Amino acid sequence: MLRPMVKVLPEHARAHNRALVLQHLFHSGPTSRADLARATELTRVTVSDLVSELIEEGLVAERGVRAEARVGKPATLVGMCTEDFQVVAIDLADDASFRGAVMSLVGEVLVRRSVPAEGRVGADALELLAELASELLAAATRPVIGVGIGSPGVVDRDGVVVEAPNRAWYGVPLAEQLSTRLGVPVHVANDANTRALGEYTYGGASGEGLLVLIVGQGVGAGIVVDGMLLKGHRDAAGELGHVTVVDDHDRLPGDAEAAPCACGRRGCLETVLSVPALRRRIDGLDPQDADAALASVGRLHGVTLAPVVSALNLAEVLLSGPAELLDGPVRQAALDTVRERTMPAVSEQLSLRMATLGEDAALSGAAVLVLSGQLGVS
Amino acid sequence: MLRPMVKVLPEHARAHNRALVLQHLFHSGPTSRADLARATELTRVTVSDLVSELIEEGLVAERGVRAEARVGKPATLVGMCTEDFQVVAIDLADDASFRGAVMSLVGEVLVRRSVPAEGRVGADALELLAELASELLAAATRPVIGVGIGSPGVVDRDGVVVEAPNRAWYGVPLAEQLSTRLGVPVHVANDANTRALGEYTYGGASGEGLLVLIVGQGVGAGIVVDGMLLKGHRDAAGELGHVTVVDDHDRLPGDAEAAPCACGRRGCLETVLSVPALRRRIDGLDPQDADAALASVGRLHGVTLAPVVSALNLAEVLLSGPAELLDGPVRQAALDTVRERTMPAVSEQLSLRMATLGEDAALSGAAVLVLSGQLGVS
DNA sequence: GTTAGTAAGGAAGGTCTACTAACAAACGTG
DNA sequence: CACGTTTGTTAGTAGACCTTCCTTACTAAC
Repeated sequence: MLRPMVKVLPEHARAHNRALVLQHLFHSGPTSRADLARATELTRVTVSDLVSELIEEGLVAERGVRAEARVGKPATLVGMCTEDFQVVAIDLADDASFRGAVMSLVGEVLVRRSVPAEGRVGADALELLAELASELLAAATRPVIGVGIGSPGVVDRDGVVVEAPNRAWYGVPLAEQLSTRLGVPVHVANDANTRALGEYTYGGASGEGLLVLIVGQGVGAGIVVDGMLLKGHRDAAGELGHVTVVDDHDRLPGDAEAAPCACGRRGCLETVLSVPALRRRIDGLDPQDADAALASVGRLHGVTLAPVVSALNLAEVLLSGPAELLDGPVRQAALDTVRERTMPAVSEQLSLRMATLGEDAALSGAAVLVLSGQLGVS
Repeated sequence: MLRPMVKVLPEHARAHNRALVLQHLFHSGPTSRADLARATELTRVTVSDLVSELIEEGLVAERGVRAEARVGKPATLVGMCTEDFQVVAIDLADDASFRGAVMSLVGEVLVRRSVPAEGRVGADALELLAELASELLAAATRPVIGVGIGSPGVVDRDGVVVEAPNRAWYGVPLAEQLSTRLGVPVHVANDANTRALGEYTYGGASGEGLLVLIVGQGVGAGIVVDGMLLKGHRDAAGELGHVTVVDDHDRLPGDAEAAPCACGRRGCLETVLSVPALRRRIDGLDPQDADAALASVGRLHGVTLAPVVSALNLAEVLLSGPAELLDGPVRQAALDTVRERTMPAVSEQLSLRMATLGEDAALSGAAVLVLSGQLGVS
């Protein structure tokens, strides 16, 4: 709707239908051609044609006949060759080190590698990244479909890092440069968006209104609405970390004033909800006081979340970060606060829970980036 | 991306390209086939084919040769027949009356009709609506492409009014029923979304991150991000009116406690920012005090807006409602507050201004609903 | 006035896509 | 064992866009 800016050719339609078939195989496992036809609403003939194309490319293979005895000719199952290809995923969210992995198409980590960043920035950091990627490519035991990278900062649709202050990258065409150098497709996205993708695909989140809040050194979010990852006007959607949540009358118990933030202002969400801020706040407190302190942070978070949940009519909010800090008073207070501050029609259907993927969410997400970009699967 | 759930056929591609041509003609006026080909990146042959199809349907006509003298064969311009068709638009936002109009395809009101609602609800209200629509259809002087309706409440993709308490409509398939009865296509959407569409198409809003806040009896919003109108999990996106903005320490000057809201809770945005609430607040105050009171409401609004603007990376926020109430301290305070409470990268590019379409925004939007639904133009 | 170059629009033919129709193979069921 | 059912394939058709070539009609330059 609204802006069909580019032409569509029949071959695009075919690519779409091809992705549709692959998508079904990816999520539902081996399926007969006839069942695929029913699922996609294409004809058996068309599905057969698409499948044989996929088989020729080696992405799909026949998996023998279906075991269950039914009336009619037994169906030959076809399934995606998830074992025959691998993906390289890299997570740049951590300031201290670059983490990467060779992953299977079903999201398992096969080889893990990480290198200390040692404060390298600019071209230097890019060199380190390229080396890590090369190493991982070499470590792969199967053909690699592509490299997926979750980077902090603002990343545009073409994989250009518009700005990532931590690495001093400004307008770096990361995807293009690495792709040329490595000889495989490279996909780059914001790390929060990447994690949201991961939760969506491997974490079982519904996707019809999903916000994944990443709590780490800072705070960020990835948002999936109407089945689409939101990018925003300047590709900066989800930047919730620097919304002011603490002001003169909303100070937290024990704080004399709103804490200064790395962004130069005061009272940002990041100053209370980031992992360092949370740890600092409960440091040395007895359990009861710690819980109260965490709950007060949760309330602030809920206040910020309420307008967003209402505006987007979200179904799920996931917290991704250390469970010992988040999955308790913080989460409960946030949920209670959102429920208090939004209309029942919105809040009743809202689920606010911990993300199901743990540490490796970012890697999974980076892998999904590749699957989505190269195969149209997610 | 992410969820290509349905198959795409070559004929869908053609429909898309057809809409592309029409879209260009709608926005840029008469154009030569060759220029259309360059704009759409289709070949001249294909464009010629599409244009001749459109000409046969009477939607497009040749408009003589281009005036300017250039090298080569002079171009024959083709233009959309905006004069030969009309649209019926109806606005149900007002509790007291149903307002409707016959409109041209360029958004001019040609005939205006309104009927008192007289508190009619349920099937009774539907009957009144059908009569109004029939009357307007009869009043049209050209063939009517369709009927567009902006209704309060939650409306789903198929034009079913899921719930509209004011009219006691619950699960009413408005579009389907009226379409059968009137014999023309009917499109229904939430009134706030409709207005957002209107501002987007006729108001010159950019569409890459647009929120239109409707301030009337209540408060609602329509949101366009990444060139798409947000629907939300349960088609309730934009319901900002019932987010709590007033709490214990955020009371407005002069108020003893947060005001009760029609939704049963207290301190909703609607209790301070709706037209009645604003009027009540400044009633009897001298200008200076009134400005201060309005500014304090604007601040509350800004606090609510800041997380939404950040999360969605919005480019434009439009206020639609009485300018004498909104276009002053309210708007200024809201903008200042959003700027204070969001990171510069987000707020610097934000424009918060009054909507350009006035009273008739809802009607224009309803017309766009039809153009968009029937012709793929918006 | 004539010739060359340029641009618009149309006609013919080719390729690609998905569909319908018809069929052979392989299996339960009565 | 004949029959109906389901699967997957083959052959033919309709639609959609493309490339190529042609005519028409104009400007620019000699």
